[in-house]
Amino acid sequence: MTAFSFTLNATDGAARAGVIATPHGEIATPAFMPVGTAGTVKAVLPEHVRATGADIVLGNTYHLMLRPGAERVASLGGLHKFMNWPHPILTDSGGYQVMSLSTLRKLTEDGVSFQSHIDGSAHMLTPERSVEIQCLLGADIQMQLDECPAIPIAHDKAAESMRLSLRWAERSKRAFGEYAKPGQALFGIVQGANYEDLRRESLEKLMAIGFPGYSVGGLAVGEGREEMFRVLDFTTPHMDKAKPRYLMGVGKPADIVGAVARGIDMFDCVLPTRAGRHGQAWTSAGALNIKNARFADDPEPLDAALGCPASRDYSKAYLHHLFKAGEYLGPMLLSWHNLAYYQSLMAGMRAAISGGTFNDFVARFREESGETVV
RNA sequence: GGAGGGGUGGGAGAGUGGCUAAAUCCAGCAGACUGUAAAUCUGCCCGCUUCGGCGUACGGUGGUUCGAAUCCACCCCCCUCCA
Repeated sequence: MTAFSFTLNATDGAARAGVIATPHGEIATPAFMPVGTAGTVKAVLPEHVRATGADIVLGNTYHLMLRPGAERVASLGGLHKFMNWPHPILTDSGGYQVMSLSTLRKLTEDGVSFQSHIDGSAHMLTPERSVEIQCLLGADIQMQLDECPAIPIAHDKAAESMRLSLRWAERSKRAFGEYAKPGQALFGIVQGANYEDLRRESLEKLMAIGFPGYSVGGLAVGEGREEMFRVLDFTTPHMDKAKPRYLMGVGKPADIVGAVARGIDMFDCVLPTRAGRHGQAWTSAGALNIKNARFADDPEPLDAALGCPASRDYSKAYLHHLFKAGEYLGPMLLSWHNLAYYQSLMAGMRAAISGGTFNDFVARFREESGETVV
């Protein structure tokens, strides 16, 4: 069984390139991890996800515990086998659902009680139960249960929330020691909203507890790109250089490029798949909405240079038609394409960091995409 | 020829005196989506507009009324049944 490890191979400014080893394989960083909440990267076959260059996908504790149930997945051989993804899997703890399902949950020191959004049944998620579920699923990388408050939030509320997440971090680590199999890893999550003192306190105490990787949570929750980068600017320089740094839930291509420039190694985001299902595609020439009337007669593919079948073998006119006709294939192809674009972006950054040309990469990205990278 | 029913905004289809530039759905045109309650949601959708309004509008014409898509008369067109 391969032990969890992180090897830093190259740096260029604050940007880093490396490799994470897990029991189910290696992850080249900076990495983008497609989100497969309910045991599927929505509308994309696992082999296609893999072919885009993804080394790892996400699963979700809250969603999988409700349906089909963690014990059931375990008895069927674990999540890797269940979803036909033999490569690394990272699971979120359910912490995000503390925010996104805030109308359906109650927060206490012990944990979070949810009313299921599916059938209304009552469920309790404690730091211990969340880790137990993630171990039952067999996740290679697991997340502590945390509270992910939206920004803006008052300083005292943010401090209180962050300290609750810290106490949960300790309990999560203790439970992980009880349930985990060799090679699995549990990450701590830095909170503190957009307050420098709180982010520093959160980080120092997490590092004192000691984790094999650290996440930056509670960003991309309403604060805007500039503010998010400002928080990273006073957070990442103090993070353990020997450990992977994971910016949770981010983001748009320009967010990711800017965060890599600030020393982040791992990302996940629903955008390439969700927006893909809704008609938005990212290409090297920027973002577009395939539903727009201007594509009705466009014979060009989305981005032939990517080499992904979805990006190369179908005209924008055809994709436009599929969306206007409400055909399933439209969302499938656009999700697939977006994942390919994201992975191409990550591969480009890894190569640039290794070659010492990351600044040139950023300049080219800015010019081609028309995006602002602060 | 006789009897009955009906003509509303791109389509379907509510509305039967003022609360109606006219419900709702579809189509159309845009936008949003960031550790997924999302194949979802939002806005626009007669013309002009300084976004407060102004103009025109419910088959046609005329009328009743303070006021008509709504009531009356005639005309045009469509559907069903009977001869």
